[in-house]
Amino acid sequence: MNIYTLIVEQIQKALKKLGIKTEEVLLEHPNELSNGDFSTNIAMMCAKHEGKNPKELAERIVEILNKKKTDEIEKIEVAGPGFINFHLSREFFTAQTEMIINQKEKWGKNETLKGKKVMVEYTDPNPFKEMHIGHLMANAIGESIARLIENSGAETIRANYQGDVGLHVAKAIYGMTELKEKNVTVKYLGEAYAYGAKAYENNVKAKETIDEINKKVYSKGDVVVDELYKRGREVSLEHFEEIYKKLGTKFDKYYFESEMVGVGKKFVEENKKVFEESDGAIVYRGEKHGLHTRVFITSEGLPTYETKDLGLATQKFNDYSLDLSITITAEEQKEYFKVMRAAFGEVHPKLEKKMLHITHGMMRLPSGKMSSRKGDVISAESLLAEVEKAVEEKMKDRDIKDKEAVAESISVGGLKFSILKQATGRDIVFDFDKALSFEGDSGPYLQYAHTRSLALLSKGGEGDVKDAPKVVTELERILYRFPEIAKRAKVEYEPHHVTVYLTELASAFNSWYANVPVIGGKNEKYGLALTRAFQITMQNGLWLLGIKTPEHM
RNA sequence: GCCCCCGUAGUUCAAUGGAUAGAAUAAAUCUCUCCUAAGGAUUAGAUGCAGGUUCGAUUCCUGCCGAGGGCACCA
Repeated sequence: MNIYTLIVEQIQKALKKLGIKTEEVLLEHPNELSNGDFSTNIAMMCAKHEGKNPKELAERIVEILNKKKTDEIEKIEVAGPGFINFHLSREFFTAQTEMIINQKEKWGKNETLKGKKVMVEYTDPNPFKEMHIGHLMANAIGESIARLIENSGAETIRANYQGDVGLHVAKAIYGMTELKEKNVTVKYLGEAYAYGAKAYENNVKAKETIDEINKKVYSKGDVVVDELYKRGREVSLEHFEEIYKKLGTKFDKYYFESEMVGVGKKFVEENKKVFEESDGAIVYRGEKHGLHTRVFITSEGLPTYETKDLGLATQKFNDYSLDLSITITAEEQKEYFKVMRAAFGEVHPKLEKKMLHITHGMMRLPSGKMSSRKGDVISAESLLAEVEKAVEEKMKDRDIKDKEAVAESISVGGLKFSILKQATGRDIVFDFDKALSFEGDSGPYLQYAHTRSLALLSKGGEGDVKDAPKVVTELERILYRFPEIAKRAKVEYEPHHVTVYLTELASAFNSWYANVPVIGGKNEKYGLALTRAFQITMQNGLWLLGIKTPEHM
């Protein structure tokens, strides 16, 4: 039995003895460690109905609890307006340290999703266009959520839905026909897209041509367009693979918009009663669900994103018997998704309940929103390169193995940390200087603490828990909370709980490290065991964030 | 106009209805003959406004102010 349920049970028994009807007993960790390791407000909750003074009631509960106090609990006391605080004992923490060391990579895992099949779709870049930092954000969040789910025992399928048809493709192909470059590179595709996008806005004739190309991409009847399309798509996708590799994501399933056209159209055609015709287009009236109307098939007969997404939803559930299908996109798609989902739900009400849309905020610059029109959209590649350059600069005087690989781990980790340190839904103000400084709360801060622990272990060897000192350290009082943090982050789909926790943990380790000598210290053996427990927790925690742990830095 | 999201130190972010609202950064001051100073220690600094619910509100409700996103053939 874990410590949480043990304490709750004891409290419930005490309440019963006092003849108080037990409501749900909840424990929390006091913000202030001096207030103990667990705390309950049950006396304050019950005092109301019982017509008693909360503090006196708390004292009576504590009196009973003290009679049957177990080894895990050091002391129980009443504090503040009527909190009951539990301080855990040396025995408890020593046992935890030992358990962490024994569990190794299993430490922090749970089985709350055992036997479930969950798909997480994220990143979703568009071939023919550059991946920008918005995609980086979706990737970091999606990868971490996928890992949190995997950590809970579910079979996790990482999916990526890439927009290989649509107006942006037509614009790029138009650019290619005008620029006529033989050697198709990513850079060239970017230029071609920019050329086409500009022409689409400024030149009526070009706009007509591009709209024509758009239709040809769908119908696949034009040899020239098909050839350019095939080549451009291939180059784009290869380039994306390089970025995924760098970021540490391995997708299990790729979906493409072009493949969803047929499935989506079929959905609309077979469920005509769900939709209606309006001004030559086929629309769905979201108003019946408090939403808004959206076009699914244009008056030109082309399926919109909405229809393709219906196809995607259908396809996902056909391909896998999913218990949960998560889609991660930017916030701007939130309202749209509700409408698409409502339409899907009219046909598949049960499947619709298994869909979950998680939105992340926008990446902003301190100067304001990024826009492609102003040309201040930062590409994923250039950002990664820039951060890596800064890391290498910082490392230039250091003599370590695999410098390049380490620099990559640090830069990617730093970037991911800055995305995952705050709640998912919120915008991120991306400040280059701050992102590159890597001081204080940052990816390298965590990685650095981890490499220090590894260095200690390689020097001092493995320790032993038998040697534990009387005094419990702050580090120990934070360490054992890791599994509940991982669980909470999974339940809330919020990786930032892990980030915040690890920062606190690293801070406790660094502080301990700076103030007590481990090797040659009074309790060297236990110190080394504790160092190992920290190392395991930090490694497993960083894994949940998709951040690598270099051995040296 | 309607619908969603948000408003916390100078700045960037935390806080399952709880205790003295935490960090980081910028500022000031210490700290490497001692296990990696990308570190550690100390000091100063915040809940947009007005009500309500509650023993207790940054958190829930209402109104106002401010910022962002969405609202028909783009994705």
